Amino acid sequence: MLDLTELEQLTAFADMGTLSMAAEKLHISQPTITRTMQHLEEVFGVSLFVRGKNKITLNDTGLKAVEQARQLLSAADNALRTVRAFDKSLRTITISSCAPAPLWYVLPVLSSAYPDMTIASSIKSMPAICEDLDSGFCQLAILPQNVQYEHYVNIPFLKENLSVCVPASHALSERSSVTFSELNGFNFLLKSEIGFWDEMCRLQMPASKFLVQKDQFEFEELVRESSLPCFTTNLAKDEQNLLADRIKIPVTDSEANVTYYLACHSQVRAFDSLYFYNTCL
Amino acid sequence: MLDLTELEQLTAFADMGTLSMAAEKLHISQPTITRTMQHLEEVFGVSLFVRGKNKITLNDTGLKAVEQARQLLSAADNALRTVRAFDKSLRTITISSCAPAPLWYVLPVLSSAYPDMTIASSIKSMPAICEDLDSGFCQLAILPQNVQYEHYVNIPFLKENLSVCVPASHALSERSSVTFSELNGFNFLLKSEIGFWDEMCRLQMPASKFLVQKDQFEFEELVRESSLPCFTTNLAKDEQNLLADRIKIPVTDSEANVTYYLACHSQVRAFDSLYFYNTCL
DNA sequence: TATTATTACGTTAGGCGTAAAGATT
DNA sequence: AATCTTTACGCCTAACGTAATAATA
Repeated sequence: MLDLTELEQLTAFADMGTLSMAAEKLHISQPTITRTMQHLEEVFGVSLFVRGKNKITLNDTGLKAVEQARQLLSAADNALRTVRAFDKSLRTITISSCAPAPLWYVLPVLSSAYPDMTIASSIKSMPAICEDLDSGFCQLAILPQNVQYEHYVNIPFLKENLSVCVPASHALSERSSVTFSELNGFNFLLKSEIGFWDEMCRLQMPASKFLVQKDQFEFEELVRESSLPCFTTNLAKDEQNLLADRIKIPVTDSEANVTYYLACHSQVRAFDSLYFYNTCL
Repeated sequence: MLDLTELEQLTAFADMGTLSMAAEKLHISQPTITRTMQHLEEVFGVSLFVRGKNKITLNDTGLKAVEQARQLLSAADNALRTVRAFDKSLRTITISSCAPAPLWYVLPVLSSAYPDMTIASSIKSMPAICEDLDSGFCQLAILPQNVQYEHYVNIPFLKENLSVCVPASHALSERSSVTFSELNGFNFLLKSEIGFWDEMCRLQMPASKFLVQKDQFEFEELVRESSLPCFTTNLAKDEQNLLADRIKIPVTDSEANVTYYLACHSQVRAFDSLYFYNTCL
């Protein structure tokens, strides 16, 4: 039977060129390598080297053996990582969401319901989320529409309604509601990492420019110190009362009033979805 | 680092269901298996079993590990066989021929030129021979026509001329030559394992039937005791003087007078081809 | 009672490193 | 002289089997 540590010594020799350097690389003695190479020839049952008086080289068969050894070592490494990843996946609930707001509700519920599980969440584009569901990378997905997938449970969850926030001095400040087409052309302050909202804004208001702020503090400072309109939703928590001085005007387009859906593998975590449905609402 | 013998014990356990039976299967003691399973969990860094007081079972991760172990073990086995096969291929000259006659000339020359090499020859269909050349399965091919392959040396070798052998009483016995179309409709005795000749006869004489004899003795007996026509060529050696009583009439079709070509990888064994060219002719 | 897993324990084989030898540049 | 491979030698670990333990069906 092949021994992977022996194969590792073989590839080290192939990499280094001499037994001594291979030994040094692997922090073992030269005689050990010599013995291992002899033993490998026994195991393979073929000659792998051409031996000079104080020089040893791989022959053609040896090169073939090195090639096989490399493949086998990488396969072994893969096997190890595969099993570890699988084990971790059993102790991890992974959630892919199209937007941050639903996570604010889902994550606390999940982590208290599964205190010994790792909860991993990330915000992704919708195609990526669908792929995560398909591949099984995530067990739970949050989508802004009812994507009818076979074999997936898909139930409505939260509703999020977009409003634009303008200073009192703004042209639209007297309006009780607006549409995207009326907003199109204005420039807006936008936070980064808002999921599908970013893409939707660019789609619905192609004539507008969006000043995306990655840093929360800088974003808030700009909201305070500029008259540029920004957005909020019914789910946003404005603890700083940042938007106290601004007028909030609901956007009436259907695209601005989304219903989030929880999607998950049928059966497996369907009860979770129902649980959220009851707990969060 | 994973140890393949440990993985083998793991799969044995998965196959057998209990550690004791796995130990029995592998001819080792139960404590060894117990220790190995514990060690495997250390190496993988994950739990692989659910343990009762006197019962142990694979958990989900364990099943995954078994799956990986099986793949790895078979990969290791493949690696071993690949290297051995490669080594053997270095000590073997493999020849694929479309007909037996050229081999009678090539094989003795080859084995005396390479006394320490194994000479392996087989008679195959032409597509199979071309595939053997492409895949490198054979180093030397003998084809009945000049197949122009890139990167292959291809030189003319022997000529073989077909004659039909009929008893003196036969309708054609006075002819000095015949064509396939004249022979078409007669039934013939044929030896098996004559390579492309078999297929060619059926192609050129579709109205004929061929009584193919696998056994040499039975074939000879039928030639002697029947008046059915058979075939011979200029290369055939009739040591028994089997055909002494028969009239040999050359077949004039170009398909019945073939030139064999030696094909091989350019450079590698081109000199062999030239050697045959000079030695055999 | 028979079977199974695990722990304890003693033995031994084999693997490793040090040292030395032989050989090449 | 320096480098490299291989052999010789001695130590010591670590792997194995036997025996014992505990628990189950």
